Amino acid sequence: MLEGGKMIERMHWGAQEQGCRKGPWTPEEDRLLIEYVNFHGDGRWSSVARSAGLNRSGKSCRLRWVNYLRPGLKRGQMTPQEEGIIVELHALWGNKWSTIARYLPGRTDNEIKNYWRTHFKKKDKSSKKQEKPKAQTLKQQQRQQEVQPQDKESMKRVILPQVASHEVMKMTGEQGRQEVDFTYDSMEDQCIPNVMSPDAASWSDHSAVDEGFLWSGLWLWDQDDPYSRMDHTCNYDKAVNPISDFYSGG
DNA sequence: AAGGAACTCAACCGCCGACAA
DNA sequence: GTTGTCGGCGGTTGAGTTCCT
Repeated sequence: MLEGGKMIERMHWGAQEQGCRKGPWTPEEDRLLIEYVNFHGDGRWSSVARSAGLNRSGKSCRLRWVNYLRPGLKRGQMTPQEEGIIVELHALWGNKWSTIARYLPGRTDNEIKNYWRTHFKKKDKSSKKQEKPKAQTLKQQQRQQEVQPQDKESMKRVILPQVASHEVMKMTGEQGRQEVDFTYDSMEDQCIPNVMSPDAASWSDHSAVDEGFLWSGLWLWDQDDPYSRMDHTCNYDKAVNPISDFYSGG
């Protein structure tokens, strides 16, 4: 299978990649890709590569779009809240970066992966080694501690809506964001987003707790970000239930 | 100021699963 | 059932940048 698999791999991606450009994307390539995707939509990456006049592999196009060009991507520092979510979900799932990324609108799996490697692996390493840290490392750690939430309550508020029922999956957020709940339609295996006012006491209305569906989760959903909204609609078509996945060994 | 170490992040690679022919 | 194609995922790399001595 290894040979066969690799052969197939080489044939389909490799055939495209023959003579394909590699390395950093130029603004011109970005422009071509954006124009093409805006007009035709994403998917069918091999044909995107061909039709858009890009001398790139389909894979490369997909990656560039997903990780960099896609609208709605957040740039810049991870917030303490996001960091908390990453920690929480990584504890649950391990290196399931794409799954974790679904809970962080505007962040890509690649970004989260990189973030984890640089911030948490490093911490892990230094805590294991206990060697006399260099001044640089110390400073870095201090910086990291600065972003750690001082207020555990606020952290809790953000990270752990501890319990959701099988009917409702909570999305909760802070100023400028919108509280949203998802009604889980077990017949359709879908989550349907409902918008509610932040003070809605109706959260507690959904108290029918089914242990099999208990899970902690958080979405920060930027109101101003139509794409992230769309993204959620897509992602939660097949909603992931961390706890049930966890218990089912998935 | 210079050199080297450490860090960041975009991009690539290899593998796997889904799906269609 | 087999084969080929494609999309997606996680791991890794390496160039550029920042920081420290």
